[in-house]
Amino acid sequence: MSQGSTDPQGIVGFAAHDHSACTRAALALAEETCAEKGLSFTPVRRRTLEILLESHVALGAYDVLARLAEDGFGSKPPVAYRALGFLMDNGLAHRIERLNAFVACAHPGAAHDPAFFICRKCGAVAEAQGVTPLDASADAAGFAVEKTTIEAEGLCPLCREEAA
Amino acid sequence: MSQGSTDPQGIVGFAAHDHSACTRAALALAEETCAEKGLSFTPVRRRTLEILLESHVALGAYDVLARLAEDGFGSKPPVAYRALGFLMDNGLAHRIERLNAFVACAHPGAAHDPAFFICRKCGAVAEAQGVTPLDASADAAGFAVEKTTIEAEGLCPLCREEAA
DNA sequence: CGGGGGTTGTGATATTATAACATACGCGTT
DNA sequence: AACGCGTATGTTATAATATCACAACCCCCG
Ligand SMILES: [Zn+2]
Ligand SMILES: [Zn+2]
Ligand SMILES: [Zn+2]
Ligand SMILES: [Zn+2]
Repeated sequence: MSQGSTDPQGIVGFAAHDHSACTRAALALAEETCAEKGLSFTPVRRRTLEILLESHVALGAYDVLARLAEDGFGSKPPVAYRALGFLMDNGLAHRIERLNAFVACAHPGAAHDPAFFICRKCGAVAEAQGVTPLDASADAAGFAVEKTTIEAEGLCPLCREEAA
Repeated sequence: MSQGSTDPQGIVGFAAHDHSACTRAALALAEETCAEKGLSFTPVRRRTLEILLESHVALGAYDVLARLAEDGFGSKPPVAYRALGFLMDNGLAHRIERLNAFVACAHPGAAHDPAFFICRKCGAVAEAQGVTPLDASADAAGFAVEKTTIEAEGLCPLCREEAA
């Protein structure tokens, strides 16, 4: 629960930031993580992550696939789904259920139980950490939580301003 | 385990209960709600709700469709999707995003911001109310939440026992 | 050299969802 | 009764999302 008021690195995605640094850091960390775990961070996988990292917007599997195909990789669905699966299995990307779409993880490496804020206007997706609010309810029900999906749709700060 | 805790109107779905009463009540309430709001609770719509109410398990749109077709209603996807859409629009059913499936609402009428517990073994889905944990994070980020999707997957009390 | 595991590629197919249009029905007006 | 109108239902067709099954490849190791 390190969710302070000022979110030092709490919620990424809406705030203005040096995105090329953000991207480079994520790729470096992915590289490192895979090396440590003995996973092969192959060209398709790397390129897939790069594509997701281009913006903090969720992409459909077929969008990713089209981009991969442009770059000379295979053009059939399993190519994209496998790469995305690899990234998700290893905490480098997440699936946004409401959108049937995928985003790069904004807190790779960190322990994960992500929650997402999705702007319905501009499509930006921000990832928050450490929101695990179900425990009380779950305990009361005798339910053993294994995975959570927590997604909020609404308006991001910028789109909110525009609307006003 | 606090399994026996009697959850007055907390979590419905896992606890043993008089399900035929549960079903009748839900149908009666739906009837009433529609009457009040001037909505037509037509045969397909009613039958769709009945089908969802048969168990506290989420059904795919095509499962529902097959059941409707058996009963003499149309057999093409829009028939099911429209009925399900009506029920969702009017707070009588919910979509479970993780499963691309639908359940009858367990707290119809009540103000709604539902959270779901989904048993990965038996498929039971329980609906909890009033879990709105994102507000703090959202405010900090300047995000205006409009809708939330909160779903937890795990083991329900019964399947948990079996596993032990 | 000869496997064997992991990775990539492809064709085929399954599953989920919507668009577009036609028909039917209830209902108030003429 | 006849008409116009809105809502609901039904059908055809197609879109969007996802997985299966199998072949080819590549790299490392024995
Ligand atoms: Zn960035
Ligand atoms: Zn993450
Ligand atoms: Zn926005
Ligand atoms: Zn019940």
